[in-house]
Order: sequence, then C-alpha cells, then structure tokens
Amino acid sequence: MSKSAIEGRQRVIEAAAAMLASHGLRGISIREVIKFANAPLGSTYHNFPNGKQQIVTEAVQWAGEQASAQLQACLAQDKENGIQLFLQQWRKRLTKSEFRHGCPIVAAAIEASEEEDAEPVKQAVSTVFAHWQQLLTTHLISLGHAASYAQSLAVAVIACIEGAVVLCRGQQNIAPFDAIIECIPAMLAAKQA
Amino acid sequence: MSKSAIEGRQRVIEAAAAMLASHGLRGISIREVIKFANAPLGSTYHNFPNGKQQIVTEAVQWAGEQASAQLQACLAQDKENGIQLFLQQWRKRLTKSEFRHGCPIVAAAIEASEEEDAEPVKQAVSTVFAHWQQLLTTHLISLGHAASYAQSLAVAVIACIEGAVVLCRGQQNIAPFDAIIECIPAMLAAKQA
DNA sequence: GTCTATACGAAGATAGAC
DNA sequence: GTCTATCTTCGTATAGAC
Repeated sequence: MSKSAIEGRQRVIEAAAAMLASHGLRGISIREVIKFANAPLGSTYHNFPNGKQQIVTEAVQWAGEQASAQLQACLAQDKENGIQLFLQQWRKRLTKSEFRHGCPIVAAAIEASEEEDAEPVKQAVSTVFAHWQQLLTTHLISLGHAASYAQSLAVAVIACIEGAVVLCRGQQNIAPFDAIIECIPAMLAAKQA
Repeated sequence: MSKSAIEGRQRVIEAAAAMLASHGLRGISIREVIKFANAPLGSTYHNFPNGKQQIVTEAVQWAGEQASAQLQACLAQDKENGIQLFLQQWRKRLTKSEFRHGCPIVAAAIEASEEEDAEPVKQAVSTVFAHWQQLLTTHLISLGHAASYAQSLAVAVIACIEGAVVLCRGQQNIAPFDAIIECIPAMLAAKQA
C-alpha cells in the first residue's frame, strides 16, 4: 500500500467524522464522503471491506480520540479551570459553524441505536463515551471530589454539554450553551451528593 | 370528514411520534408509520398533503405537548420535588424500553438540522424546546430563584436530561441517568450564578 | 489500485381504478 | 376515501475494464 493510499484512507475517515457531525449517520452517503475527501470511489471497498459501517465506526473512534485529546489538553493547561476552557472551545466551534457542527458521537449513538447490523458502531460509541467519563472522573478526583461522586459528576457534565449542543442546534442560538457554562460550576462546587 | 378518518389521522401522528423516539427521523418511512398506525396508505397524502414532512412536524408538536403536560403534572403534584418526580418517570420509561425509547424532539432536531426543505420541522423543534424552557423557568422562579438565573437553570436541566438520555442509549445502561438524578440537585440548590 | 457501469433495494410521491 | 401499481430518485454494493 502506497503512502498516498494511506493518506487517502485517513482523509476518508476524517471527512466522514466531519460530515457525521453536521449531517448525521443516515445523512451521509459514501459518495459524498469520498467526494469531500477527494478520494476515489473505486478503492473504497478496497480500503474498507465492510463498507459504510466500517467507515463510520472508524470515524467515531477517530473523532472520539480527537475530543479526548482536546479535553486532556485543556485539563493539563489549567487544572482548576480546564473544564471551562474546554467549554469555551466548543462554544466557539458552535457559533463559528452557525450551529451546524454537532457531536458526531451523539449522531451515531442516536441513529445507530435501532439499526440492525450496527453493532460495531454502537460498540465504538459506547467505548468513546466511557473513555470521556474516565478522563473527567480522574480529573475530578484529583480536584478533591470523592471517587463515587466524581464518577456521577463526570457523566452529568458530559450529558449537560451534549444536551446543550443539541439545544443550540435546535434553536439556532448559543443561549443554551451559555446557560450550562453558567450552571455547571454549581455542580462542580458541590463536594458530595 | 368522518369521525374515524379524524381518529386515523391522529393515530398516524401518534405512531410517528413513537417511532421517531426509537428510530429517528430518517429511520422511519411513511409505509412503516401507517402500518404501525393501522391506517390506510392511500389516504396519507389526502390527510397530509405535504407528506412525510407534515407528519413529522405534527408528530413533533404533539410529542412536545405530551411532554409539557407530563412535566406540568409533576410540578403541580409536588412543588418542591416535581423535577425529581419527572426524572423518575423518564428513568422508568428508559429502562422499560431497554434504552430504545429516546426523545423524539432530539432526534428531529439533529436529523433535520442540515436537511433542506425541513424548515417546518426545525420550527416545531425550536418551539417545543422554548416551551419546555418557559415552563421550567416559571417553576424555578416560583421556588425563589432569581429570574435570570432561573432561565439558565431551566435550560441546563433540560440539556442534562436530554444528554443523559443519549448517553443511556449509547451505553445501554441506566447509569448516566442516575448520575444526573444525583447531580441536578446541586445545580438547583445554588440560588444564583 | 482506480475507473465506469450496473445490479439491487428502499423510500417518497403520484396516478388511476374502484 | 382507499386501494394497487408505478415513477423517480438515491443509496449500498459489486463486476469488470484498464
């Protein structure tokens, strides 16, 4: 396999992740993805023998790792206010895209949940969510929260963010995101349930 | 128009709302909806001249009103713990459906956001979210919160719930919902930003 | 490996019989 | 009004030429 072929494969995955965020799982077609990635259609099933399912699965995994890396960078940069930093970055992304850019993992989670033969996608989604939760839990424990409450808190913060992104898209307005930026500190301030 | 025709029309809307919650906007077809509703296919475009778009739009409106009524009933039944009551009802629905039953409004919000010619659906989604926010805001003000913080808090609570539903479906686990049930009180306890 | 052409199926929407 | 049949479009996936 040539180097350009490898690059082409990765471009397809990244294009799929980007389009997943805005168009959703069933809103993207292989034709559009490979067109966006400037990749040849003919080699799609050579690079991804399992077709769309495999592309989406790898896109979910890649997008999950990107988000994890971004979150980790924020937490490392400012231990106390890392979460707020992360929120600000997502806020900017939402407004810049005029609320078109959502969370690709959420899109995959919702649209694959009732699909037959989508087990690999569901598995990837579950793994990504679990990884995010573990990252945040570890951070919250290091901030002094009790281990069991830190776990709930991590999940609640992720739920809050994901929900706010959906609300912003639905209302074409950044207000929901500003609302959670205002309210999440109250959850974080509570040291136990 | 006969009485049974009116009933048939309503059955289609309710079937669409139910299937929207589990299968998503693009996961349902008119054929499946009218089959589930036990309604004739031939009269579909007679009752809904704008086809699927109109059915989905009305389903979103109907589901939104149902949820509003349910929330209002909880808040009226127990002013102090009405929100927890509402959370418990949704928790039961999630577990009983084995995490298949999501929020139809969220599904429509995500899957219609980048669709062309889906303005009516987007409008209905936006209106439903706004109504929920208003309901909760009024309630929180009556509980003693400052008006501006009550507004943010209402949005944050809704975001939290919607996000948790997505996480539960993605992980096939009720843990995320229990996490927000544990953490939401901390937000509600804070009397200001 | 990458192309074009195509098989195959599903879905929205419409036409015409009854 | 409600049915069946059909048109059209689009998506996945595959076959075969180069």
